[in-house]
Amino acid sequence: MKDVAELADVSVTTVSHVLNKTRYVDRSLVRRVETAVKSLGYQPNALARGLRRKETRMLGMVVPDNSNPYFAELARSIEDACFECDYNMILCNSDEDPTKERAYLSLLVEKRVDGIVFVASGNDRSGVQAVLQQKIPLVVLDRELKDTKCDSIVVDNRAGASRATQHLIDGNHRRIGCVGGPINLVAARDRLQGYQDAFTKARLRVDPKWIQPGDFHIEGGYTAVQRLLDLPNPITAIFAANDLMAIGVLRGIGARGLRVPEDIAVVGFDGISLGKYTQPPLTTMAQPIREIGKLATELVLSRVNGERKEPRIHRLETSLVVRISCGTATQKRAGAKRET
Amino acid sequence: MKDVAELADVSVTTVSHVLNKTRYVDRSLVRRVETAVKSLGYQPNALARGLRRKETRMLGMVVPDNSNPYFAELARSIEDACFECDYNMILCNSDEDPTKERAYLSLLVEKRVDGIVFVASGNDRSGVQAVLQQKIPLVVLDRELKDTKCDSIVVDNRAGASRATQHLIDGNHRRIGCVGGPINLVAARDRLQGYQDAFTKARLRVDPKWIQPGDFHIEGGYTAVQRLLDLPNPITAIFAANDLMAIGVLRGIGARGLRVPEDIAVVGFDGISLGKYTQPPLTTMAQPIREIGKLATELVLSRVNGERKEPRIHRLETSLVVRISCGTATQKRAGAKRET
DNA sequence: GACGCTTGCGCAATCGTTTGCTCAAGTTTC
DNA sequence: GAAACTTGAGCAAACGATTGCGCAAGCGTC
Repeated sequence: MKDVAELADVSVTTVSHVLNKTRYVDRSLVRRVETAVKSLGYQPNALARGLRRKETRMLGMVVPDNSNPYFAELARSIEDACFECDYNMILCNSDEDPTKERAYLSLLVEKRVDGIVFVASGNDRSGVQAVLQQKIPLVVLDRELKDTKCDSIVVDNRAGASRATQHLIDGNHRRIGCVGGPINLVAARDRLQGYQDAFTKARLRVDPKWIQPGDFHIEGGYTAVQRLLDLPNPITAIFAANDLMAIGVLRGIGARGLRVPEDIAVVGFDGISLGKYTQPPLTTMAQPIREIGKLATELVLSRVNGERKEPRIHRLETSLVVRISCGTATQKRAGAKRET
Repeated sequence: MKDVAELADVSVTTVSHVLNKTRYVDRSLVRRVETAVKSLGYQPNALARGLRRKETRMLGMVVPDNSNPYFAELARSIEDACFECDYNMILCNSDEDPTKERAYLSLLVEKRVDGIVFVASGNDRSGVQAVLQQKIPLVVLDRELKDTKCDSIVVDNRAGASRATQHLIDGNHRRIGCVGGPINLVAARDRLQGYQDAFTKARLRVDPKWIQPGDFHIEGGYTAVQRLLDLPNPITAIFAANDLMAIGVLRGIGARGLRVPEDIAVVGFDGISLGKYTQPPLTTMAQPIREIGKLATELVLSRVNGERKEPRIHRLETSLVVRISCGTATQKRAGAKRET
């Protein structure tokens, strides 16, 4: 920048003002500066600027694993929203490891990101507290941290799971298995609860053996479905607490030589885009992934810009996407989208 | 930091040296500094440090779309390698748009990342040139930029595609369709060439109608396979130039009521982890994704640390992963891994 | 006891920007 | 024509770390 100033024969102050259009500068000087910038191939140093301005135009995002399609799509939507606002996104994979989580949060604070989008995996709150203490805006996704003063965005897991299960019941299924998620996650517990709600509402009973624990990964769905298929009085449908496990379920059923939906109906949860092309296409309770990303970014950036609203929990609705795997695609249901 | 120094009653110099262990400091002072750091909740400012040290411990990565499983896994492997070395990764989605590519590269330069891992989508070289001109280490993935002085990592697409096709020929298929990628990508052209090589080597002819253009996305595979299935003299096997299209192919075949591998055999390319759980599991020519990520990071960081070797093209081998979709899983082949 | 070495620490410059303050020149106003 | 504004631009002090250099005290040597 000093070089630019020298070449254009003006002060660095003027160069700065020209670059930022932050005060009036004579046209001829502007031109001189601009040609100097071009000829030197000058690019401003964001570090120095950030140091002075106390902003970095970077957001941190920490997810358990960005190669999980759900988080991949979430990260993508956040990154898009960042790009819109000339922000960059630092991506961190926590592997659901509280130690890594804390390490990353601390690193992000050191890097002085303007805000953080955090998909918490465990129950550890110390890392988040440390961030908030530094007055860095943070929004938690997929999880409500009680007694913690920060925004969070969640979907109505319980209602969604209930409606998904309801859909199977409406399809005349009575013995419906559930492949649940890790019980330490509220999201998983809520979805399990929703599954049970649907039975209660329909005045049906659920056999505890129908409920199989999973891990929110494909493998978990694959192994869990084996146990369900081994049941003496086998189930006729399965609600998987997320799409990844649903994919494992589909594969597990296929490996047994059974067919979906003729032999077993399957419904998932999340609405990852891959579900459109599973074999058969997956009926699922979709989360509004792009909206979540957009809202998260807006929330963080509004606080970056001085917003002082009381933090709150934003609860979004899910929507049923009916495809083939549930076997009721021909049946019309209010509020459910059908896809080809 | 000034506060810490004051509280510990030492100079900022000493605080700095204690924090970085960069010179001997008396034990009692060290303790005073450490307690001061704790009690103030002090976290160093990476901006200031970076400004002075001229390093940010951040790498930039630009990919076409991080929700594409292949890039997701690639990004993941790079991020892992970064974490190992206490680096952070800024993730950018170019959408294969040269304008966005340039915008991101320029932003990364401004942010003064220490290095860049770049998955080029088009042929645009101006952005890369600008980066190299600023002496920022950059490694290009998946693509060799001719006459450009930077490292690149590619797999042997042609040989890989040839072996994949060969595998189908060995399975007694003679009429094998090919769902190719966007012809502006060398990777796509090479794989197409490899497909043809296999025929030449087997002294067979390939009917031009068997070759259908695709887009490296699921949809492209889905629509391309329709055209192949409509052929008057239908094909019995398909080589898809990447796994995503192979998934579309599987679904397209399924939608027709045909079965894989009984009616049509399918082989993909990339080795994304999802392939293990498609219906049926996908035989594929796998890229060593994790090695690519590791090597890319090593290459970049070695140059960050002053390495001055002549840039070169690193060519990695692919490996055939035989699963169910090719219909020859029972057949033993040298050099091919079989999975359960 | 003077000299030189070693040891342990602080001073102050520096990294590359932004920005409050100042100031000269030009323009009104009365 | 002098006082009071206005206008356009530069000076220099931050921002928060790192680091070359220097200094004082302690110690050994002759």
